[in-house]
Amino acid sequence: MSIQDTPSGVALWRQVADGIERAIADGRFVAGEKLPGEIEIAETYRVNRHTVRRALATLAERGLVRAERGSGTYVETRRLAYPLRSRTRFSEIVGAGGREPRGQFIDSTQEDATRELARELGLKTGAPLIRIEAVRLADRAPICVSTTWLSAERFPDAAKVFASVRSMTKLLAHYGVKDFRRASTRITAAIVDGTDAARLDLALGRPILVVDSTDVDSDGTPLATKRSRFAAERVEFLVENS
Amino acid sequence: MSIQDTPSGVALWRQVADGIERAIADGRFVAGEKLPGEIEIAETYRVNRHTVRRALATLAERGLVRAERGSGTYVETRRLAYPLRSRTRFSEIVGAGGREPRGQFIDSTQEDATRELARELGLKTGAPLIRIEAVRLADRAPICVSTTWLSAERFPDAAKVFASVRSMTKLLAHYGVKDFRRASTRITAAIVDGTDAARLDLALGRPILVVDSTDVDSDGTPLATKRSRFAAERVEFLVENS
DNA sequence: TTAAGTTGTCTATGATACTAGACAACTTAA
DNA sequence: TTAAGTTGTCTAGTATCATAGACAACTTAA
Repeated sequence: MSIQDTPSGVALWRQVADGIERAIADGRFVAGEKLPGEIEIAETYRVNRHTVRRALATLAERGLVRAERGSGTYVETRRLAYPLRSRTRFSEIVGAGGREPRGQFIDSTQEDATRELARELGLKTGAPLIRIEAVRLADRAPICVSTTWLSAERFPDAAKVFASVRSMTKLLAHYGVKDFRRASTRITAAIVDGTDAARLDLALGRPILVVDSTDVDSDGTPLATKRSRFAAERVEFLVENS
Repeated sequence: MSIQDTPSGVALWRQVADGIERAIADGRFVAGEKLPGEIEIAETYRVNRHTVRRALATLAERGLVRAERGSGTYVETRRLAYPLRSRTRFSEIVGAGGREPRGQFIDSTQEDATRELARELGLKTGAPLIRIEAVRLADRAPICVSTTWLSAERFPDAAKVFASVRSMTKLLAHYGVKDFRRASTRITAAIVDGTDAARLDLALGRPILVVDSTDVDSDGTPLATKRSRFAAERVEFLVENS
């Protein structure tokens, strides 16, 4: 016993957990920031590393921090407020919260349009489509993974372009689309599958928000349709009642 | 674990101790009042009796409660304010604090006056004296043990009278003394000896306030002289600066 | 004097907390 | 590719926490 030699009746790991939580609440650690390593924390509290791990485990369980193996433990961001408007951009929403938006390209394939996809995009069934898988993050926290379909004829090499700009807004701008808006949005919920769980750094069995949406240009011409899966515990959708 | 099944990091004995301390602070137990028995406390907190004892031990160490073997555990009174005036009566001081004054006769002997005692009482050295040992309490808490010497000639059978009235004021009244006042007061401090420790229910090594005083009647004639030993942790003397 | 009720002390057992060390698995930057 | 630094997992030993039961020592009231 190092902090107090007279037994206080409060477990060491609890004192450490409270200390870290207080540090976060006081802003000594900003959301998304990396905490000191477990060894360093153990030294500052003069306590065993396992005791620190116990403390961090409880904080992680409560969603205050998130451990990434090999990298570090990060202050979990509060739930991202995601307003559902016709002209919202992911980067703007994240930036408005004082966090840094990031995009990660996963992979892309070419495939033929099903009847549903064709209807959404105003194409004929069987038309060639480019399918792009991507993850979007706020700071270090994965927010959503999305599958986007675009017309392969109108946006040739779209996959290559996206891989470099990692932003749908920039991709469209690359093809001369100066403005676009959300035409339709459908929201459901589901349980994450194994693939998305890995991409979202989410535990199996956790809920996700599934959003099907289509973007159109100023003339109303469909540009892209996509299905996004949001980690429900990291985001909350705001519906504007105007 | 009964209070919480998810480990809270706070020991059960600590939770019980906090609960009891809060009950005292909220006035659910008044100073001097007897707490429920250890078994009953254990049942209300759904905890083992030994756990309750651990909790009570810490409270006792801090002076909030006091255990009396065979009797019970009592809420320790705050320090008794003891104004040092020429006309103070123990019963009045204690009663002013909303507590019940008590007196316990211990024993008495007859002995000859030493030079010091004779001088204090205005008698000749070797004059017969009655020596009375008594304890005075506020509610259940022993406040002081005192040794009183009176002239055996002026107060015959004083011991027997005191044993029945258990009050110096009433004893003097029994002999026709309607009024008296404090003539002199000397205060020192010491460490309690074994005999007084037992009488004051005080741990060995604890400090006591030693007060030598002499009472005189309205004519200035010495009536009694005594040496009182106060449990320092239960009393504080107030000196009036008038 | 007796009986009931109280606190004090002892032994014993299992669960939890804490420390210690080692190594695996992974990430990051050089 | 390598090396350093990170989190994850395992074993092991010691101390504290909590429970359980029994009995002693003492007080109080009948």
